[in-house]
Amino acid sequence: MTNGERRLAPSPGRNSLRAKSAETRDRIADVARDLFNAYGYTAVTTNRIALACGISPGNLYYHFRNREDILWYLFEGVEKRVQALFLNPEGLAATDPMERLRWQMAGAATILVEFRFFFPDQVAIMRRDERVERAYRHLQGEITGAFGRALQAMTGESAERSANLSHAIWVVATGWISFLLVAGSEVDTTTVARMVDMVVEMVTPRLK
Amino acid sequence: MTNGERRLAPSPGRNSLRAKSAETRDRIADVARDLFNAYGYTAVTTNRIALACGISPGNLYYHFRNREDILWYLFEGVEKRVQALFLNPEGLAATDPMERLRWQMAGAATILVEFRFFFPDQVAIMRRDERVERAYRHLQGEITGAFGRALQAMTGESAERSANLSHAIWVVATGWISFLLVAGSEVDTTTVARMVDMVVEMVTPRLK
DNA sequence: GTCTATATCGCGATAGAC
DNA sequence: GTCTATCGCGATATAGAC
Repeated sequence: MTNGERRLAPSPGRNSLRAKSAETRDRIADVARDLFNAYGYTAVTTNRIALACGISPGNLYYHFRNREDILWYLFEGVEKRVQALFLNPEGLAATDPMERLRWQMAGAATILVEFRFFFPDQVAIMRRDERVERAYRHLQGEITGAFGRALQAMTGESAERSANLSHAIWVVATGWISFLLVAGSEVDTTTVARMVDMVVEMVTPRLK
Repeated sequence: MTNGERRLAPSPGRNSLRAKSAETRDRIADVARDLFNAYGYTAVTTNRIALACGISPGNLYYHFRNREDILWYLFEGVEKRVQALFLNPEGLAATDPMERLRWQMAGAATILVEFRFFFPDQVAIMRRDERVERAYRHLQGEITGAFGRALQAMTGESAERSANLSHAIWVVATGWISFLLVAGSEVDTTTVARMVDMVVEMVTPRLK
């Protein structure tokens, strides 16, 4: 969870009484994430984050070079969690395929809620930050690829059809937040969980 | 296509030699749409639109009150086309259900390409403009509702499952552009057409 | 109907005191 | 590590001449 080795100023040393810098840095990231979730990434300025943190804008810029750096810090955490969920065949191979699918989508739903700001703005975010663009593009390809092969094993369909299904499921999962926001629904664990059923119903009739 | 009764200044009269105002207004809207498609709605400023039109920023504000008004003008056109595609049972009832589905999704693909700026930014756009928020929310509910009933007739499944499928297809269609942009693919008629196959493959195994 | 000029605003980011 | 003060920029929008 703490990928705090990405600091700009020299570390005060791990044996100092309180690693206060890391605390402030993490608090900024947490508050920023909450604001992003509430108002959308593009609408939240560094000034607003600083205000909500109870610190000055100048201080925020001591801890992060800019807003993109805050996002990158958050993104790295998401990336690891998504990969752990979908790129870990040995730890999950034993369980029933549909059980595994359900478990994976439920895990994805949790991440979706926690970082719900990201997905409705994914394209706008990508356009502003090359690091995120590369990393997210890679992640999307990596996950849909692995997921497509798993689906092919489950359905026995062609690689092309399995890829189509994998892509459709990825789009449903990442687009579900937008649908809820457009519909005016709450975005919480209950409403996001509907996505899990939708995906299960997409796969079930195609099992071999 | 021309819903040009939305003017701010008094009309020069329809019997004037050239309705030059409407021409400029439509040219602004066309150029704006192209820029939105190329760079994303939020990234395109009124200054840039004016520059690309070869007119002054002040002149742009003579024809449209602000950028949201340009969007609204474009949105109304999309709305009508989507409704014609999905809320016209009598004109299409005779054809085979799967033929109709394919025809509808192909039509949707055309609209998607033509207004491809809208869907990746739908949430951000909605948050900035109440008119679009209300209209798009209504449109989403209207189309997914009608489409869900059509699917229920085709599959014989429960209303709940049909609604899930309808919502999933809506999310796939509206989210497909984002997927392509994240993947780094071109967004054109060929790549967007893949979405039609994906949707057909979602429905086919569930026909009664 | 179109232009030029400009007012206003707020954001991102930095400098330098403490 | 945190603050205050501020610069520079660019965007929206308006005023008034032509």
